[in-house]
Amino acid sequence: MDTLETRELRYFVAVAEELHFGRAAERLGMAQPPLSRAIQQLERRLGVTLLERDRRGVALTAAGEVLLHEARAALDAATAAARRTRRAAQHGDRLVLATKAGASHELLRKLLDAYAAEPEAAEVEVLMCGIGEQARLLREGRADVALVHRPFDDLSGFDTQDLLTEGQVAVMPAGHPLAMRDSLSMAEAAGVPDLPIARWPRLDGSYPPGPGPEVKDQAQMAQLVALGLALIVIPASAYAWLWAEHAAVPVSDAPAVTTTLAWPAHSRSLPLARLVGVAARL
Amino acid sequence: MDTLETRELRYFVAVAEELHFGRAAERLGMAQPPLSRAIQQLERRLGVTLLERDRRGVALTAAGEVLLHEARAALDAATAAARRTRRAAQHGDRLVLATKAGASHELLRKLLDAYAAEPEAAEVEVLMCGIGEQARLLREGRADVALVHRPFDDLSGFDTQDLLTEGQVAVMPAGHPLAMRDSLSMAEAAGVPDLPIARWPRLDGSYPPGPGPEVKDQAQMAQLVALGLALIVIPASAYAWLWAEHAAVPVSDAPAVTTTLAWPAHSRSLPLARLVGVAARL
DNA sequence: CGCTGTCATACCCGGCAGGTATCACCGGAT
DNA sequence: ATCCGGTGATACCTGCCGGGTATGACAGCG
Repeated sequence: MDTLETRELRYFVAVAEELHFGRAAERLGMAQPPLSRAIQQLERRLGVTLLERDRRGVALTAAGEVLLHEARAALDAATAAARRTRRAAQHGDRLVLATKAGASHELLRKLLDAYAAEPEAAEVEVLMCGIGEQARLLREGRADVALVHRPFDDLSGFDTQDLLTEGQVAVMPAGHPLAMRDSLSMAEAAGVPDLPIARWPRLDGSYPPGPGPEVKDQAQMAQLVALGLALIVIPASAYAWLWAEHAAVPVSDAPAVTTTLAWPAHSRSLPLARLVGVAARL
Repeated sequence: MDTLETRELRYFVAVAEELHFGRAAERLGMAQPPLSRAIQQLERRLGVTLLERDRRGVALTAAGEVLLHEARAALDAATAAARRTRRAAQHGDRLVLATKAGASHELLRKLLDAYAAEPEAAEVEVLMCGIGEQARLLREGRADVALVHRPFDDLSGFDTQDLLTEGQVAVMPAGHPLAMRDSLSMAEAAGVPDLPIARWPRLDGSYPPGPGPEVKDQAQMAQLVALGLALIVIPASAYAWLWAEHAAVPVSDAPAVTTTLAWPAHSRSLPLARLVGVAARL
């Protein structure tokens, strides 16, 4: 039938996230009454009740929950369309590659060198971003391709090309008794009484429960470990940034980590295809 | 910056597909001048030339090409949002499963039975569709999940769960000399002088080149083979519809075919998760 | 029993989407 | 050469609808 306007979707997402017409209107830079009316119109057009107005606040219905997810995806697609079009016009074939700070230096170096050696290689701009942000950058059209790590990052909706699979190591102060061992189990790593495992933020930004300190980048981690305050379990290649005060011991039963190239599924860019081809031959 | 309106995207896609403002306007049910103006505004907002107006018709620029793809994806997402929301409101937890006519009867039967045996199983509506249409149904929000076949169908952008991998067989008239063989190679199957291989439409609806007749469904195929006019190579499980006049011989080096469950990557429906869980344990 | 905070209603206004008429331009037939 | 048909662009007008302000209805609460 009729396709929803992005304006309607934007309005609905704001209300669904705030669960409050006044605040949502403020966030949208408009007055509350037109927003109320717009949502009513949306509900009439869909023939669906999206919000339960229960004096004192608003709640999403099941259908509203569905629309919230779908609307976010549709809005991402629309903004990505604009961004990718602008980028295509301004920088022609340039590729933007998103990567986590501090991960897989050597692999990325190899990939970029191999790609640069290709005939007709496009410029590649490397975009450093925070942990777990690559997916958002891809979805919003800010990047063309990203270096991600399974099983940590969310790859749904992307095409992928695996590059390298590796085990994980436990990093601890060099002098620690366990540092002599050839390998550890997760249970052993988690059971060290004076060295709790440091905790990374999850995809949504919250931290898993546990006794260890909360960290948000590798510098913090390195510091904590060197000080003898925590132990960490990370992919073996992240080894590169270790200091003299650190020791690394393989953890035999930790899940393997795969470094993967990911890009939007429907992408048709020729330079991207070339980069993926190079990656596949690494 | 500012996010594109679906109206603008709709207009642009119409013009980009027709490469003709007049026809595009007609298709959109409006007059030509406002459409011209809308496209100009879109170009100004993006700061990008999308169309090369070369008296006598219109051509897409490289950036226009990019926007055409992105806009289609965004429009699909928007219409899918509307449809899925309506479905969620009307039929609650019902699942719509899209499948090719005539493929994988038994496997589907097993899957549906196993799912129905689950506690709190939702209703499942099976939607038969033409060859290669499943992806479109999923993208447009008409179906929640689809039974597809790798490597034939386009799975980009979907999450998947493989169900079954099988070889392919050559189907020919029962009396043919080759029908006695235990297995064939592709070269042998293709080289039978009096039995050219029938040709299927590709994803875009065109046919690959070759001497064999063009077919578009299994009934036509069965008929052609029984009449001794063609030979076909199909997944072993499609065997089910063979007539007495047919013989099937495994083709040793044909690519293996995997029957796979596919669904939109960002889907969060509980009944779907259950169905996938059941499928994984099959 | 007002007071406060919520969302909905009533009413008005201005901008912009869309329509009609027309222009500018080019290619080709005569 | 010249007119004609068909292209997209321009000019101008109009009505609708998106948005603003003022206010109402209603519930919880001190």
